[in-house]
Amino acid sequence: MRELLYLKDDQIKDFIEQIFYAYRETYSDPKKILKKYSFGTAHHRAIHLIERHEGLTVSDLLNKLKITKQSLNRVLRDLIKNKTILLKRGESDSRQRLIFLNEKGKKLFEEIFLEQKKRIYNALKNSDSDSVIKFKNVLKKIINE
Amino acid sequence: MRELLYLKDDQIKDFIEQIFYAYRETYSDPKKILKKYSFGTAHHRAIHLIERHEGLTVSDLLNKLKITKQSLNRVLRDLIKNKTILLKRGESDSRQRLIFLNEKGKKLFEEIFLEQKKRIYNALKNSDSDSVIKFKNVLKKIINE
DNA sequence: TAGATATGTCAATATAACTGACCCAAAACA
DNA sequence: TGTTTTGGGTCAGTTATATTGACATATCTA
Repeated sequence: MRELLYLKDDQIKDFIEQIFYAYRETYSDPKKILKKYSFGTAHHRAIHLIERHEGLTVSDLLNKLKITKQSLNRVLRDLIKNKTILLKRGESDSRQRLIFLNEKGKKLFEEIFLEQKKRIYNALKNSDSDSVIKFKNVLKKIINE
Repeated sequence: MRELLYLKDDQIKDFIEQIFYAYRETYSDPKKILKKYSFGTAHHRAIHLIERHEGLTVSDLLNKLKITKQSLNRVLRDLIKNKTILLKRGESDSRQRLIFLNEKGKKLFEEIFLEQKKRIYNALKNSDSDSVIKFKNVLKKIINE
């Protein structure tokens, strides 16, 4: 069987390059806003995941970020000091800390998201729904290898 | 007009999360290989772009990476010292330095790419060609905002 | 020839990650 | 019940990658 065109190395190399650009641009957009709060992209990623998965545990967050707990701890300390997030003891397991955005954190998230949203929104707006579905499916396959 | 489902905020937030995972995983895969050569992801990105755009100038590379020339210089110095790349003076403009992979660099690139390719290859293999085309188009729109 | 451009470099600093060694409290297990 | 494991926190030191700002040099262009 002939090698399929879309499995050619050049196509794959292009995707590797494009995924880099897509990530970089998507996470660059809100940097000015973050700087106002003396936060960086590390804080942004944590805030984003907490908003998407309210009440997740520290170890849930570690598994999503795939960084060490020492690294995460710096970020969480900053976010707690700034009153962006709060931790609650787990009910069934009181060793756990469940992480939530508080009011200030929700507002900050909205401010960041408004800025970051534009790029994705415009890209999807100019695509049909079938493209968006297929984009999502391929992206998912890349993540789950 | 009703807001289209695929333009809903939750969908956009999901994409922002997934783009992060896709980037991180794609660039994590070859880290063990890079470490053998005492290189990191910064070197990897440079090598990748040089392979894709042989003979590009330092300023071309800066524009693609969007880092400062001081940052890039550390990386290029390492790559030159290691004999992974070589610089040639520009013919029409001898101020320019055109960047090429030499034999060692090409072999290193292949070793890195072989590792990194798997993830993308498997994702595309399990997708039909229409999905791949549409994935590419949406990705391009995200990059070009 | 004067100014702009392409590149290189020194020095200091910031950000985000790492390794390794511990600690405590609570849960799970034997 | 006592022991081990788990979830979380912390100290200290280091590494990787980026930044800002100031200059230096050679070459191109008007």
